[in-house]
Amino acid sequence: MTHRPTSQDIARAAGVSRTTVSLVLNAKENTGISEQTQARVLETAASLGYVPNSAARMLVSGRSRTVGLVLAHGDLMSFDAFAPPLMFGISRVCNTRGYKLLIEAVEGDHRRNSYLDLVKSKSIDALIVLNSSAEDEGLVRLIDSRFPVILFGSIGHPKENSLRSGTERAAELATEHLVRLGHQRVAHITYAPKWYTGPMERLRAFRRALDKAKIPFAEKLVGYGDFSAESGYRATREILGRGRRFTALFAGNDTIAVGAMAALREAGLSVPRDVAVVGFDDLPIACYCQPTLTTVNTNPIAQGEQAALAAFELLEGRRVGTRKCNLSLKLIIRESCGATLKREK
Amino acid sequence: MTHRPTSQDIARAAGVSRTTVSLVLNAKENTGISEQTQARVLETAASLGYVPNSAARMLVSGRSRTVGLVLAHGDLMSFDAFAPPLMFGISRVCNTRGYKLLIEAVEGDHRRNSYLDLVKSKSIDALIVLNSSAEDEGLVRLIDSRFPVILFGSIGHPKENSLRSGTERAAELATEHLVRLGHQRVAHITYAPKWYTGPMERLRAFRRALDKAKIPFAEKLVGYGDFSAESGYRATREILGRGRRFTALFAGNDTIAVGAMAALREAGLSVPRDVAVVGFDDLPIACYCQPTLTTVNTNPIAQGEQAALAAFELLEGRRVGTRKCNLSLKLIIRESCGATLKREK
DNA sequence: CATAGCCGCGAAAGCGGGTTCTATCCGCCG
DNA sequence: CGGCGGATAGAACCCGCTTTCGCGGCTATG
Repeated sequence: MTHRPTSQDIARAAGVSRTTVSLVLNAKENTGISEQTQARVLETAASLGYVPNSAARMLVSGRSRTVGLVLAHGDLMSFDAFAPPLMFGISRVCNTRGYKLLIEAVEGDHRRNSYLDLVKSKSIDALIVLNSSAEDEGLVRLIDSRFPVILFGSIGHPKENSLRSGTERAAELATEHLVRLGHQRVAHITYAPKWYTGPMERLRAFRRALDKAKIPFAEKLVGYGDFSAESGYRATREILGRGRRFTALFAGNDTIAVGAMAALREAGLSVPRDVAVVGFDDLPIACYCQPTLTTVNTNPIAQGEQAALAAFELLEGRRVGTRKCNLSLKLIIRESCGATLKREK
Repeated sequence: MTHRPTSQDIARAAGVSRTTVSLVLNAKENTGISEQTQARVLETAASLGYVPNSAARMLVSGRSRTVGLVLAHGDLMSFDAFAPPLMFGISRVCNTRGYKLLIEAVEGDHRRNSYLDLVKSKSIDALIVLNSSAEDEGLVRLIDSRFPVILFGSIGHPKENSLRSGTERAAELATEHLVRLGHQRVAHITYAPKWYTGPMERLRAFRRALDKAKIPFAEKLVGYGDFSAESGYRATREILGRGRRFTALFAGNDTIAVGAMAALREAGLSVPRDVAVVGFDDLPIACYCQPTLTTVNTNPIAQGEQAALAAFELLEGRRVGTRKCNLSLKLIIRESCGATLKREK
């Protein structure tokens, strides 16, 4: 028989009732079922390879034991390199709790927020959104309805539950590092378009750091990327084309930094001698770039884990609010910022 | 009322029976339901924002309308950069068919093949496995049981359904390219450990290309990576440490190539002047590396799409067998192989 | 006009498991 | 010997949907 055993089968095989099977397998307390019977049921279930039918369970319990993850991406080939480790972090926590992870990849244009259907069809119990935008109406309505949603980065909704990675502070650190190295004209390229909150927060942090150092902020030295290295390359060329010179660049993330460095190289500028570059995220490849990339380690796996944990808190009925991730955001100084270069002098 | 409407609600609102609602919404043929009634039902369903409860549907139909994707990864931070675009390709096809995508990230050690439970609990209708290994007993049993499984790369199982990306041929092309440039001592670093079939196929292709050119294959010039740039770096140092000189390196993938180039640089070797490097996959960052990376474009999105399509064929009862992906695998010649360099001479 | 045929639709039976609630069996105590 | 309580069996209902069966009412035909 190719059919999976049902709880009825287990009951028959163990010589008990279906009720007993259910009570034992769900580890209900105070049901007064003898140790012996419990052991027998568990044993039979294991030997028959019994796994409860998830659909039946979902139907009766109203919960799907599944977490949804929304990953937005721009063009065909532009992914946020930050996403995979984040996903693994989430996945790991979900697994320990017996939850599944459903991925919803939304392509830039199709603002079809298909993930709303996942909620309506009760396919997921909670949602984690990587690149959230306040302009996403469906998302706003979802949060209004008090469905458990964890956002990476606030969208300023009163009922939202979001995780601040504390990257604003780290972005300040990165900028301050460049300033401390003596740079007065610093450019910035965001890692995503204006309608995402994350890159804009980072831009504001960049600006704050300049303000603190009494360095005027120049709109001309800001470019807008779209996750990909290619967009970093394009944005850099655009800034260069504006004719306003700069001696340092804070890239919104490492992928952007890689594209930017290629554009600088192509323009005959040496990194870090002519332009110092700092990235963000500390991607695994950052230390193998040429020159090796000074960046901020944001520990995406830990962020994923904390997002998942926050989601479970929501599921347990606790509020999360706008919470700060508990991360040790460290500036990793390598070659691209020129700090090591100066020392050599 | 915060409750989602059920088919009963739709039936009431439209003044028909639940049966009619079900038949209309599932677009059954030959049920003889008047156009008018159909329109009314559809309209009511839309206006009430009705989405069928997935659990109930799964339970009664026995199908989950969900595809599982198994992603293996090694260490904490080592992901196959190939995975994200592949995932998006799969996701896209799934979405057009109304299927969901469930991710199962397996960490190297824990060979717990937890995805078997997904099958047993009927949470997924089909499974796609990225990094498959013939030593995965659970996987072999799953294939034996004729559950719809699509493998990336054959594991030599008689009943398997797998997709050959045709990368063996492309790997030969890449190697031949190096040979044609005059290299006699060519090294290779696999992108994953020996127990995965993909990297081993690539290694064999590498060897075949050498054989064709009558160049002896040297075990000493082969290193084993583990998805990450860091592993490419380590493997390269290891090969260098063996003292056997080489003038060209075919890296198992671009990430490995990046790590390898860093190791070569560190050893005082210039790429491509001292060592020519060719990568694999044409990651988006390949053309922004320093030097820009000669590589093979493997179109991972298309591979994902074709894998998903193959999975749907299995679901429709058709056999897939070991099929070759329909891809245009192009060698992208950039700086790292030195082909452009030679021309300059 | 009667009977056959057909169309549109309602009633009802599950799908598998969670959650009562009552019935039963047993040993044991008063 | 009646009663009591612990341990479980068993029946019943529910979750929301798909699907089969067959009922009424209608049209076609002899």
